[in-house]
Amino acid sequence: MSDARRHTEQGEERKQQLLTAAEQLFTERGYGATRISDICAAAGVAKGLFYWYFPTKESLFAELVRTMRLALRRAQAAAMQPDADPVTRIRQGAEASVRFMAEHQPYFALLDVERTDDAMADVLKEGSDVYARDVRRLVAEAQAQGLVPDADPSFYAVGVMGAVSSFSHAHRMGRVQMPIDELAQLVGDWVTRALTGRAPIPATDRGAASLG
Amino acid sequence: MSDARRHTEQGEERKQQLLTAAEQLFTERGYGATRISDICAAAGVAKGLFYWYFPTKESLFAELVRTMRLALRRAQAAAMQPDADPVTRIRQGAEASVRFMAEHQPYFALLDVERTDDAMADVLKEGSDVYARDVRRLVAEAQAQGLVPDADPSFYAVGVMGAVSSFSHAHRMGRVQMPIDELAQLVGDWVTRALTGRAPIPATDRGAASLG
Amino acid sequence: MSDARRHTEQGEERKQQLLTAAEQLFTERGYGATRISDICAAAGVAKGLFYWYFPTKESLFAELVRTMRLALRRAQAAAMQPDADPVTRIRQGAEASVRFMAEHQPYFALLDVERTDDAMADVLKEGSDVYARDVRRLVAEAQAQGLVPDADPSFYAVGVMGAVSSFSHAHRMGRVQMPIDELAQLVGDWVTRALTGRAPIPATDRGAASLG
Amino acid sequence: MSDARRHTEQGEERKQQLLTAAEQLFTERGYGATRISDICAAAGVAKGLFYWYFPTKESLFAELVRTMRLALRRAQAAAMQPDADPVTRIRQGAEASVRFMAEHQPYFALLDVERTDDAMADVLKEGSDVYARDVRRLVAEAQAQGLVPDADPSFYAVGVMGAVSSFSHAHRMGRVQMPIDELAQLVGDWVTRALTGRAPIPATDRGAASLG
DNA sequence: TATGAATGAGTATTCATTCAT
DNA sequence: TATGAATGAATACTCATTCAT
Repeated sequence: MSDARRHTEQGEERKQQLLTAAEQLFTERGYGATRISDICAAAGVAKGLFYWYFPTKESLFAELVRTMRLALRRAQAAAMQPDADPVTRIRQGAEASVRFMAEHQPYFALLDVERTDDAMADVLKEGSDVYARDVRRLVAEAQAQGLVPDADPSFYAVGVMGAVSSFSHAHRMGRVQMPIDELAQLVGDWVTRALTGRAPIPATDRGAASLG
Repeated sequence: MSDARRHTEQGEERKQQLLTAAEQLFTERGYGATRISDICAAAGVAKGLFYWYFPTKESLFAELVRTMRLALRRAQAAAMQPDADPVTRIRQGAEASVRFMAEHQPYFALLDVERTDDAMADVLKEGSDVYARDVRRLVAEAQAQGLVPDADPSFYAVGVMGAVSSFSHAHRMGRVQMPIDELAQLVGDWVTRALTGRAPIPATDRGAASLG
Repeated sequence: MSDARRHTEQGEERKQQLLTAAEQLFTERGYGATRISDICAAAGVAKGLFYWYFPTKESLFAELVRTMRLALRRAQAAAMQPDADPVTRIRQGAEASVRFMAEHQPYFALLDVERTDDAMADVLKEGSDVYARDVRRLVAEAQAQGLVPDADPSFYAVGVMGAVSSFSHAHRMGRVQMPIDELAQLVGDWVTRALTGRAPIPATDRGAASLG
Repeated sequence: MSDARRHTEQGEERKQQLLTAAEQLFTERGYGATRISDICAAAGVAKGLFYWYFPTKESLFAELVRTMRLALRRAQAAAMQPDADPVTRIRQGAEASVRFMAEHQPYFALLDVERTDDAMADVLKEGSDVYARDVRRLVAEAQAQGLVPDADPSFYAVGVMGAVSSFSHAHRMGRVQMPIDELAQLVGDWVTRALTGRAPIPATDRGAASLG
């Protein structure tokens, strides 16, 4: 970011305060219904200061989204064991995603934003592509090994990601209520079955096996 | 609806013109970005007339949503054979939903609306409940027959509905590209496998069996 | 103007009210210092109505300027006798301009606006060109008759127009104080001498001559 | 100026940097459209520093204007030969002004500023008065000698100064294009003719005569 | 029914200026 | 001197909704 302002330590702190306040308010009231003045009031600073740290309201939103996405990618990457079979890796990624989304509910609630704005839509789209590509690649690998039916790998990638976000969203909304560990495992099972048509190996065994 | 205004024949036509124009514009630009004056301009009437037919902008939106939902329910109901086993019925409902959503893409694109607005959220939620209840009931039935793993039926209902909408959305966005019949069948397979952990019976056999 | 709104008679009246109020306020406080809300308040209408009649603040200004310019052109054209010699015609145009500007001081005070804005600058420039061309042509004609020294006609055109606006501006500002008739004649004399290097024929004689 | 801050050598340098940057930007974008932060950025200093050197934005502008005006006065004074006749002296002053303005175009472009602001108007007016007084005095002298028609000397002073600035402005804008020497002489001729109604003595002869 | 006019609350953004360090 | 941070007043423009005719 060549045009990013350099901030002092104190400045970075203020910026964080604004981001935190914004996240909170966006979550509670939604993006559109949150005024910049609200954010500043919540952060305890004057309205003008907002523009010292962010050029526009949208840019703050984008920063929030990018931060979160990066963390999600890290969580997914950390969960996927390099030497596991592709279906297992997909499962691991899916479970990690569900866990991450649950832990960061407020962040993800953010994304239920009207996609009208082109700039906004771009921000929201840009990041999912990396994960989508990974999943597609793993699906193809699994198909080569006869683990997943032959069909457009994109289809299965959409299925996996759609499942993760549907379940997470439902959990967030209270439509399914259960401990997060249970949810993650159920989603993992769901995805595995949907991909392979076979009941997955029970989690305990899996754990033992993959560590052995 | 007792409070619904009675309109002359010409009036109903005007109303339809407004609905059609709105559907088009909402789809193209989103709900928030479509002004009432745009709708009226597109329909070729003066702005004031809008309020003769709809009390608010939201109410027009609600009417659009309800109309569509009713039709979807009908399509689902028509597709689910009363005497089929519960998993098959779920599958039939899912396939019908995918088909319906594909045929009425614009309607469904509408639903990608900021969910923040409470009134809006209500409109959007109210309708999915009927189908959700049905699916939940069918899941429970299937679980009783040992076809689906034991877990909160709500979880599976969410899974089914999430799959339908994820795939439909991806199809709408061009992220999966295939003939609608193929898509519907793949989704049916996906849902069946996810629920039962078993590869579904090939479509041709199914067709023969269920008709026989 | 294809995109011009059609207004009812009452609408046109309102528009005029806004224009009048704006002219008044622009004159008193300047363009930049006049808020749209001031204009509306002065016209006794709600702020939003402004935008029913004008797309922007600038556009109202442009309309004001164009109106005035058209009138000035008419005054100039009416004053220049077709069969008079070129220098006389220039003089007649200059005198008419001075008179017109004096009568419409408020209008012309408007033009002392910061030229920063490109759009604004265009509006201000576009109109003077017609008159400039006319004057240039008359100068060339006069040069052909040996009445004006040989040099770039543009130079003399600038001189004439500059004189008119300098004297008018000074008069407006109170730096020269005299009856408008006297001012107009003095300017006419000034311009004539500057062009020809000859003392002009006294006004009374001129009148008689040109009519005879 | 008793209230002028004393600056170190480095301080004076900084101040000059700011003045130079401001002059440049004012010329390019106009006074209103130039932000203090722009000036500081162009000068490569932090925004806060501006106020170490200037109490307000306006004061910087005033300083710029005064500097220029002083130099102009000097140029005019140097050009006007004490023993020449009044019309010649006016002519000499006018020619010197044209030359000076051409050499310092950016400075003078500055003056096309919205005159609305009272404080600004004062700054702009205050200085022209000295020259105006001088010209007025010379005109009166010339009238006493029968060289210039009898009329309010202020009128002729306005005429002279208006001519200088109109031609300079037109030259700046590219509306008259010629070498500066030629322009200066033409303006001198124009003014002389306008004042006296007589073709001026050719320049070469004049030069010889006045020096003799 | 239908129109054009009218309303007015609501909000992102700018920028000169001040301040703490 | 010099910096980055902080302030807050000021304002054009939008748009759902209402109204007179």
